[in-house]
Amino acid sequence: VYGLNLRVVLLGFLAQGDLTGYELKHLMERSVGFFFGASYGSIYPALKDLEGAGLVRSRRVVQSERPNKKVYTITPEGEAYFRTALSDAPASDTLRSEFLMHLFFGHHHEPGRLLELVRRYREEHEQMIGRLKEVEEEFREVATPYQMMCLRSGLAHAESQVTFLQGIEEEIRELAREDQETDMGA
Amino acid sequence: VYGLNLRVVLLGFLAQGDLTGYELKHLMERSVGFFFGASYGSIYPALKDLEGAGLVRSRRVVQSERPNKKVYTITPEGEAYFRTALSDAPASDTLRSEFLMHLFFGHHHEPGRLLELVRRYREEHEQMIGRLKEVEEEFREVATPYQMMCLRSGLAHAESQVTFLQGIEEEIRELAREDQETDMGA
DNA sequence: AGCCTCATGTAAGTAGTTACATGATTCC
DNA sequence: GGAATCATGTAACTACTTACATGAGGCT
Repeated sequence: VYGLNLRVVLLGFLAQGDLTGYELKHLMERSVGFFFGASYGSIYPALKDLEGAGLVRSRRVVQSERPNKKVYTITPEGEAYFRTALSDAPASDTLRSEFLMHLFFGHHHEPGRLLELVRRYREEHEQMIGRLKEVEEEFREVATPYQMMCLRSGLAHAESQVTFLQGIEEEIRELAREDQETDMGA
Repeated sequence: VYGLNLRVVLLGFLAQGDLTGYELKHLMERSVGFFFGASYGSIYPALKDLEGAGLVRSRRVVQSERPNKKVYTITPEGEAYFRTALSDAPASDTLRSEFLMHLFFGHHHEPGRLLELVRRYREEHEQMIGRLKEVEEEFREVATPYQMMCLRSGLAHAESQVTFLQGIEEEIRELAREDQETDMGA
């Protein structure tokens, strides 16, 4: 069993063309960042591992107006490994949401504070919609149809969450009103 | 800065009543499992840490027809710590989806294989809808309105994904048909 | 003068997971 | 007889993240 880890993902990107670690980070952030995060602290060691295993090769490119860079190329062994890794079934999604945990413990928050958290979370999703639409434009001509589907998946999620969050904002305001009436009646 | 980690979440559950590690695992799985996972291997050590820090106390309960158990109770210090931790802003959500990565690299898959992956992923979401509706029934009378909102968030997500996935299943079938025509023309 | 982008890397720390280890009782 | 549920815990491992370390060139 291989599993679809960061090394495999890097191979996948390198299968489309040569890239540096820095470019891989930027490309991943814009394209798959919302469902597969990676920092420099994981990308550079992963590339080193791949080179050690003979799945990629690197060459140093000297630049005069910018720092020198290290361009990675996938090897035939790397391509074979990538295809093998893709034949494994994907593991289940994992989501981690501290926001939902805050909502879950909502009765421990003051209504105003909770409402503020919901508003911020909704705004994050609205910004995500904006970013994904930008990226959609940016990649429209170069991306595969499958890559555009991934973007639309993120868009569908963000849009459904914005609608949901608008609903609960109203609901929380009503709960707060009820609480106040109860307090006055007591 | 404290952050909303597993220890804080366990304190939150214990704030509603005494529980064992085993019960906490089961309760978390059913209620917050889809956005905050936890295994025994993380829960038992976390409870030990909390007891060491004086935020919970435990007592051993001897049972005749079942293995003995260790029931945890939150202390006043634990309650104070929980409130402090909740006053921190939640960190951003993180999603990890190997499925979307497979979709992203869809052109490396055979159409039939990809379609099979999408179908399975859609079925997972359909099953999730079923489970969440069950849990909704189970907790309707005992949960807070905020806890029900979390369930509905999961439901909204799963339902929007099912709709999205039905759309792309059709799209992938069309792409496969086009590919075949191109092959025949060549 | 100071921040942003480009560019690569390491070290220490975080926060888990999976597999192992044990064992009684109940249900089929 | 065998699987599932109840029940607790540890050890080894995975896979990151954040902060650190360095440094040139361009933009305002």
